[in-house]
Amino acid sequence: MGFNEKVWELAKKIPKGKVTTYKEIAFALGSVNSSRAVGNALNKNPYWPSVPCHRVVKSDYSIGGFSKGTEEKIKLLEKEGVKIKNHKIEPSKVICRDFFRRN
DNA sequence: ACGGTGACGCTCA
DNA sequence: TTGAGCGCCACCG
Repeated sequence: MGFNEKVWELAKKIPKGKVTTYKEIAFALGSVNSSRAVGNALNKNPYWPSVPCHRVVKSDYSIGGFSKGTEEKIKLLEKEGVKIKNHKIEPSKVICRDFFRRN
């Protein structure tokens, strides 16, 4: 199982209404500085929508990218109950690396 | 093997 | 506080 597949596995575990960051996923995989590679993996995610990659945002709480466009990503998140103001998500909705360790 | 690419993150001005 | 600059890392030709 390669790095990309591990990323997709973790992303699958993010509950509806919650989000995480590229950085937290990198931490959970034990490769602290690979947040950029995590973004790459999600960009190429072939399992949409089974892998909810729209629930992954940047560590500064801004939206980050999305293959179908940032606006679409925002729509999906708000539809799931994550409020966004000034293109920033609510920090309280972010689950951290420990969540993945225990799951 | 090697260099280019990108849905990132941190630092410093 | 905001943005440019630079480092990072897996993947692919």
